[in-house]
Amino acid sequence: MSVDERLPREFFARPSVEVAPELLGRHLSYGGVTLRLTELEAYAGEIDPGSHAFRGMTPRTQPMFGPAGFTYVYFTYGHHWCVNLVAGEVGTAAAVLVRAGEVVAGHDLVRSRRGPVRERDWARGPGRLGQALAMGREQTGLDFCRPPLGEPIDLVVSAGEPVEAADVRVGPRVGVSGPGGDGARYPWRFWVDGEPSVSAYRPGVVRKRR
DNA sequence: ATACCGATTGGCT
DNA sequence: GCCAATCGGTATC
Repeated sequence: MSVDERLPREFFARPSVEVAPELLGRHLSYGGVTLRLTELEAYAGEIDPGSHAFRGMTPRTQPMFGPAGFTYVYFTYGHHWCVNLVAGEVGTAAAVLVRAGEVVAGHDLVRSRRGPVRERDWARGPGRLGQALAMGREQTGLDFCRPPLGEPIDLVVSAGEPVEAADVRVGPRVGVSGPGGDGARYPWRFWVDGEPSVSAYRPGVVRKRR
């Protein structure tokens, strides 16, 4: 497989927990910017209290139940757009949250969007990453597995350089606890050891079941 | 119709 | 380390 070959839909049509770690080191390109992915988190449906889809399908979470290979972009805390890559089979809620990356192309674009912050902070955290890529509401439902259309706005996830297993780190997801704190028990956060672009860990807040 | 909350970030102590 | 900002989604009445 050549380095820039697009990952096929079959790659994503598996449980998000399998897909997420294998995305480390891969390239995500959109609108003239390319990131080397350094941090991802897996989210699932019914069994995962930390998932938006835990309580079933809603208009917002519908993409998570759909076919793999499409984006699910959500808005949070009144400010931030976070990018997910939908995984799994149709009818199952599964997605991979893209939490951080290293900019490998499109430096000028990202610099203009992120302002005077250190380069390692350009896409360090899901909100910053969304800003670096200029992705928002309009970018939900993009098909990143279809044949390339040749448009510069096309979203591509390509092979890049998969990370050695010894360099993959695993731990609890950031800011997630879910009802009773159960969301934190899943070690579904994956990152590249020693990468400065990986976001800081913050524990989730325990919530009561409603 | 209304109230509550968040898969975060940046600024201040 | 702590906390306000800010608003769409979701649940509840």
